[in-house]
Amino acid sequence: MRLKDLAEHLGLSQTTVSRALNGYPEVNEATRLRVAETAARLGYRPNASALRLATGRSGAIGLVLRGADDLGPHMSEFLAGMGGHVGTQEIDILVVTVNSLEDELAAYRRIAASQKVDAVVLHSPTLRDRRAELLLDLKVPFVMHGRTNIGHPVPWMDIDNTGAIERATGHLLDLGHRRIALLNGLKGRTFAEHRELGYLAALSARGVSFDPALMGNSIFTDEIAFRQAQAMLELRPRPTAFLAGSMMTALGVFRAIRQAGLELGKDVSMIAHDDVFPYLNADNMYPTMSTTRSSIRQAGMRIAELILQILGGKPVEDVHELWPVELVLRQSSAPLLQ
Amino acid sequence: MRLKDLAEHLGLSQTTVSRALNGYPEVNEATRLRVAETAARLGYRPNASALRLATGRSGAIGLVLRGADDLGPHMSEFLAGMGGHVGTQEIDILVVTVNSLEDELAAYRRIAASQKVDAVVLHSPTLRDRRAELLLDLKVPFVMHGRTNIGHPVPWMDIDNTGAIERATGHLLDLGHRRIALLNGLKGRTFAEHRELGYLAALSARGVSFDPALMGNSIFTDEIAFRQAQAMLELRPRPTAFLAGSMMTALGVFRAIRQAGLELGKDVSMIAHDDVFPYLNADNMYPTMSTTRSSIRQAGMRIAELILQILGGKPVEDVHELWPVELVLRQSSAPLLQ
DNA sequence: TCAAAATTTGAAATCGCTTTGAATGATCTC
DNA sequence: GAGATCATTCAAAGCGATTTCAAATTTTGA
Repeated sequence: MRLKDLAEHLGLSQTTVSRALNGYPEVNEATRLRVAETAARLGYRPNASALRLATGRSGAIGLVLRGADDLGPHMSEFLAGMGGHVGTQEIDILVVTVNSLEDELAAYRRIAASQKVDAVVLHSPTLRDRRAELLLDLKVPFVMHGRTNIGHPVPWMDIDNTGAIERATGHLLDLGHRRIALLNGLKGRTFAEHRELGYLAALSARGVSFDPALMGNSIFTDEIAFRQAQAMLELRPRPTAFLAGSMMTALGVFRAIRQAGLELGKDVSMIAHDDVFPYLNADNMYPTMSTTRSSIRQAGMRIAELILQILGGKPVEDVHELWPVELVLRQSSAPLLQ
Repeated sequence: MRLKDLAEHLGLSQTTVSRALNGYPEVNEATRLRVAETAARLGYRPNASALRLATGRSGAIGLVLRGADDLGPHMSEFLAGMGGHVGTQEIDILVVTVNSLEDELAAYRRIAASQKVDAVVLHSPTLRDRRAELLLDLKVPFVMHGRTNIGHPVPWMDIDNTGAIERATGHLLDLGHRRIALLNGLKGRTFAEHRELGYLAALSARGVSFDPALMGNSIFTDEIAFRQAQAMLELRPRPTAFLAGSMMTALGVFRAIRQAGLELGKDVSMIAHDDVFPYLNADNMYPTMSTTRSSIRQAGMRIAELILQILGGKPVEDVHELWPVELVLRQSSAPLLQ
C-alpha cells in the first residue's frame, strides 16, 4: 500500500493525503478525518526509505559497540533504556558491532558518509576521546555517556563517579579500614580516572597513604576480579575492604574472599558500584551488598531524550548533566575488627 | 558528496559511475579503476536512504526485544554474534524494544508496513508462536532461534535442549542422585518444554518418579533462582542435585546452597546450562561448574548467516539446524554422599 | 453584487540512487 | 567496405514519499 494507492482509493491527490496524515493546517478537517480513518483501516504506513529520502532524516540513532569491552550486561541495560524512550517516537536504534577502536572510527565514517543515522551515542569515553573528535569533524550529532576533554564543547550526561567513590572510600575509612583495595575500570577511561580521583581524595583527606598494589585496572568481569582480589588478599598486611567497580566485579571479589577462608561483612568489607541490573539485586545477596547505585537503564533513557533534544535544535553547549550517585549501606560494609 | 557530484568530477554519467562501483560487467576496466580510486579518495558512499528506495531492500535485519524478559546477558551475547557476522556485509541491525507480546506484534506490523527491515530474527519462541504466524502472514522473512509448531514450515536454528538435559540428568542419576531439582525457563517456551522432556525421559528411563515440587519455571535471574533453590532445600528429603537453566540461575542456587550451610560439589551437586558468557567462566568458579555448554554468541552469528541465505533465495524448508550441546563435567557434580 | 481574501486541493519538482532502453564508436566478418 | 556484432556510455524513467507553487473554490467585505 503506497501513498498513491491510498490517494486513489480516497479520490484525493497524494499531496492532500500526505498533508492530512502529517497534520498540516491547510486541509479541511472533514477530509483529514476521512483520510486518517481510511489510512488506519487499510494499515497504511509510509515507506521508511522513501520518507527518509524525502525528508533527509534517517530516523535512526546509531550505537556502535566494540565487542571486546562494550558488550555485556551494562550495554544491554543501557540499550533497554534507550529503546524505552525512542520506542515512543518514530526513531529506531541502529546497532553496529566492531572489534577495535580503528574499526569503530571507520564505522563512524561509513555511517556519516551514507547518512544512515541522524545521531549517535558515544559511551565509555576516554579522557581525550578520538571518536568525539572524529564525530565533531564529520558533523554527526552525538551525546556522550560520560565525559571527555577535547577542547570543544561536547554534549554529555554522566554520573558523579568521583563523588560516589569519595563517599564510599570515606565511609570505609570511618569504619576504621586503612587497607582499602580499589578494583577500577581500564586506565584512560574517564569514569575510571574519576573514580581514582575520588578514591585518592578520600584517602588523602584522612591522611592515609596510597598503595598502588591495592589498585587494579581492568574490564569488569567476575573472573578477572576474582584473580585480582585473590592476589591482593595474599598481601601482608592484606586489604580489609574492597571497592568493586561493578556487580560482576563484586561477585568475583566475593568468591575470592570466601576462598581465602574469610567472611564478607566481618573479616572483609566491600562496597560495589551497582548499575541496577534486574537480575542481580544487591539487596538479595548474602550478605546484602553495600553499593554506590545509579541506574544505567535510566541513563540510557535520558541519553536518548537528550539526543532527540539536540536533533530538535537544542544547542550542544546546554547539554551537560551530572547525576548524583546514591550510597546504600548494607551488610557487606562493617567496622574493622580489631 | 552525491553520486552526481562524483560523476561530474569524473566527467562521466551517473549510470556509468554507479555501474562501475557496483561491479557490473559492461564497464571498461580502466574506467572502473579510475572510478573506484576517485570514489575511495573522495570518500564517496551512496546515501543509504536513496539506495534503499531504489533497490527496494532496506539493508537491515530487525530484532525486537521484549524488555521484560528478553534483555539481559543472553541477548547481549546473541547480538554480539549477529553483529559479528552482518558487520562484514552491508547490513545493519535494527533494535526495537517493546513491553509486551501485543506491543511486539504491533511492532512487527509497523515494521512490515513501513518496510524498515528485510527480515527479522525471532527468539525465545513458544510452542505455538503467534509472532511466527503473524510474520508468515505479513510475508516478512525471518529465522527463528528455537522452534515452534504452527503447521507451516518455519526456518529455524536451535540447540538440542532435550538431549542436553537428558544427558545431564542421566549423569546425576548415575552418580546416585534421586532428588534432582530442575530450575527451568518459563512454561510454554519451547526450550523449557524441551528441557522438561529430556528431564522426564531420563528420570523415567531409570525408573525414578517425578516430583513437581522439584521443578521451577521462571526467567533466569540470580535472585529468583536463589529463592526457588532456598525453598527446595527446605523440603524433606531435600534435593541432592540441581539442574540450573543458566549461569545466572547457577549463581542464585549457589548462594542458596551456601546459605543453607551446605557445600556445592559435596553435599549438593549442580549442572548448569552455560551460554558461554565471556565474563562468567564456569571453569573459574569455585568449585568449578559442570555445565551443558553451547555458545549463544555463535548461535547469533549463525542466525545472521541463515537470514542472509534466506534473503539470497534459499528455500525456508531447507533452513533447519539442530546443534548438539556439550556436557562438560567439573567439580560441582559429584557422587551422592551416603 | 463583485472583487479580494481565505480556504482547500492538486500537478509537478525533488530527494539520490538503480536500471532500462537507446546511442555511439569500435571491431568483426565475409 | 558494408552490415552485423560487441563494448562502452548516457539520458531518462523509476522507487515512494514531501513540498513548492499554482489553481480552484468558498467566504468575506463594502
